[in-house]
Amino acid sequence: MQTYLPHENGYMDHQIKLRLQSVLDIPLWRVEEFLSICKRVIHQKNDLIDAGGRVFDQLGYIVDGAARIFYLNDNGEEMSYLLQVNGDALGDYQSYLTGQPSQVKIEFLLPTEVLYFRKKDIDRLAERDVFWLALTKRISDLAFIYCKRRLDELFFYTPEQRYLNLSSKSPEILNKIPQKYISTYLGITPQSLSRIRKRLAEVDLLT
Amino acid sequence: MQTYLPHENGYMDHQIKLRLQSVLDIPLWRVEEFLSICKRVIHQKNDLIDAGGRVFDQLGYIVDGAARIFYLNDNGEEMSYLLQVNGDALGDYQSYLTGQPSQVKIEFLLPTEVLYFRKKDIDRLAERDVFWLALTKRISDLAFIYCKRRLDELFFYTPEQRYLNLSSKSPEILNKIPQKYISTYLGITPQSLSRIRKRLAEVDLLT
DNA sequence: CGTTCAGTTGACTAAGGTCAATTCCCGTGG
DNA sequence: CCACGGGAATTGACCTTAGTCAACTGAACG
Repeated sequence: MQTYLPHENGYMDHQIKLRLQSVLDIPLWRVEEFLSICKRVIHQKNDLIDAGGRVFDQLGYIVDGAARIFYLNDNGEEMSYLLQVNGDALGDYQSYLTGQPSQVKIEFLLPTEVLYFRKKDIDRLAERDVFWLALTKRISDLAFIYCKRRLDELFFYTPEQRYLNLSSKSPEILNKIPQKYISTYLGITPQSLSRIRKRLAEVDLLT
Repeated sequence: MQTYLPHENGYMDHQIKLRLQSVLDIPLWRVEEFLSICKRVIHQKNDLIDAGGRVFDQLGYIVDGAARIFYLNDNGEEMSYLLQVNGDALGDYQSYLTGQPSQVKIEFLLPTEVLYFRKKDIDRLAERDVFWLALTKRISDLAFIYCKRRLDELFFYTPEQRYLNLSSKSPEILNKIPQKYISTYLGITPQSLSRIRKRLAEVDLLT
């Protein structure tokens, strides 16, 4: 259940262009050029994208909404790898880069508007104009930094501290996304998250 | 205690050039150009590099040897973030990219030969020739993929499984690097690693 | 030989996992 | 408007595993 909106249809308001300008750090006329390779999609709540072993050859940008990117572990359980909200990316950048098959699944947790572009399209732009090559490098830079931040979180902090960090840095995620998904994102079970919240609430009472 | 070797001194043998050609995936004459911005350093065992809050504006490539990249956690304990051996990279790519201060420390665990290049030098190359811009993108791609692999390891596997994965995928690390560093790399204490090894040995006996 | 430090082991604690029961919340249909 | 159903969240009881602190072993080196 998806609604496709051509980018030229007048719904693409100035706000979005300004946000892309800021996110990508490029001039407005370059944003127009970028949008020419983008497809705008409205996903309904509970929509599911399942890469199912195919190459994930496009990237998405969440204009508005929320989604979780998850995998099934060896035990068949869903592991929420990423919880993405407004301004975040969608996709499997490893598969995108390497052309290897992806097992990723994406579930939309709210009605969500996404801008997608395909690797081949931006690569074609990059071949013709260094500007776009530089942008693809910037995308890789951002992907690395985002990944490293998540790695640091898992490496240096306990589950409890990770929950506190998430609370303070991403209240939007706590508001939009059910606890059962937040728990596996933090690397724990829903029960453990519930107990951590209880512990923290008790400590709160004492202060 | 470091020994600096100019790259033109004849010690830079053909082997290294061939390896760089393969690692960077560039033609041999480009390797020559690349080497013109590289500095070759021999670190002694136990040498320490401490970024100490300065920007880490260079990247290293380990020709031969071993090093660990570590941080001090909030508790003042050393956390081995990366264990690097032949063919691996050295540095703090986040600091390199963003220009933000780095708290990273690097300890050499063996006499280690490293090729370094500075960000400003490769950026200058990249400004003049798209070829080198594409290479800097490739470096970011590789940094991302490397980071994601480590993240997956921490996210999906238990400490015991992580140890088994390391054993099978990187026996070189097990051979070169003391257990006390391997343990914090795996996200556990030296005692726990010792017990995991004991458990595994007992299981081995039964089979 | 001692010294030193890595590695191991023991005893105990803390925290998350597991399985099952219960409660809470919310939307739907009677 | 209320009762019911179903999934989310919580809680309880118990287990497993890692952390902690301290003691001990063993190998390397002078």
